[in-house]
Amino acid sequence: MLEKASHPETNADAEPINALENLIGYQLRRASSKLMADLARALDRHGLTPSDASILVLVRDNPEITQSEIGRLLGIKRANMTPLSASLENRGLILRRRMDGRSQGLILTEKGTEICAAAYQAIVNHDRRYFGYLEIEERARFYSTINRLWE
Amino acid sequence: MLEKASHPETNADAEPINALENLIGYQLRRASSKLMADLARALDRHGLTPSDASILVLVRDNPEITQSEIGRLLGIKRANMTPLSASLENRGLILRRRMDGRSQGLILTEKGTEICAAAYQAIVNHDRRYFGYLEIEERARFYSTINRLWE
DNA sequence: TATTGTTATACTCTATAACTATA
DNA sequence: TATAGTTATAGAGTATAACAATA
Repeated sequence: MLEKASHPETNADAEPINALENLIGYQLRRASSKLMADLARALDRHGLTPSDASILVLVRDNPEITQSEIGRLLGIKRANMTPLSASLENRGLILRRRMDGRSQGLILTEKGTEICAAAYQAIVNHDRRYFGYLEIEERARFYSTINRLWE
Repeated sequence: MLEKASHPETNADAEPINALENLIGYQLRRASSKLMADLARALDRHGLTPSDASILVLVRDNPEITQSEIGRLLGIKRANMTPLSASLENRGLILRRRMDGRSQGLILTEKGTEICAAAYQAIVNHDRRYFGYLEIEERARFYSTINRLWE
């Protein structure tokens, strides 16, 4: 009988069986949460959460974009966008510019532009660190398999 | 000028630019959250969360496994396992069996065995629905690319 | 009527610290 | 000393409902 020293007094297997490990969806989820934790750590060095950074990049590329539009693109509810943009504004990273009576367009401040550049670089580095080793062809295949999940 | 009708009065692009979409990590995260939401919906029909179902499957295949061990396998902290197993016990799906003074092994009740079977089937169906169309070779390649993220 | 932004609120997940009892 | 289980607690993230102002 092969048994690990950890629980020799029980009849538990040396290595527990995890039937879910054979499922792609399960592996995908675990991979995603590992990646997210690592990205969060990298962005934390710039004082940002992944949400913060995603918002900054969207504002950078789409000046005067509204909160609602950002929420729609990132899957964040309007109600939850309010404290996020307030926090970015309080830290001097974005400005709110009145567009019409009900909308306000967001733009990056100078400081926001700097931090966004650093954060974007961190995100790209992170992606390269995990997927940069892939051959172009394999990378394209992987990307397309993921994208087909929306069809 | 091609512009969508949504914001014709601003200089916003018809389709906002999202630089993150080019990154594999970003796509992976979005895919994972879509999959999780869908799986949660499927399991909710059996009165289970994804965590509930994962625990049941682990208990099914590893009778008398401890809470701590389950937590280690699923990435759930010991402190957060307590209410999860209590809830499963209160619903009559698992039993706690004293192993030694400090450990208690978990086993499925008859009801737990039934619900676990249904839940496992739902999980497998879910995986098949999203990834079943993949050729065996493509499936293996995708699986291996995900798994290499831990090296 | 529909949309933007806001407030209040609640629920889930996750994280840490501290405690007990046992090994 | 290390481990199993527990409690309390705090912080994200996410969800809904309701409201005012505006389109």
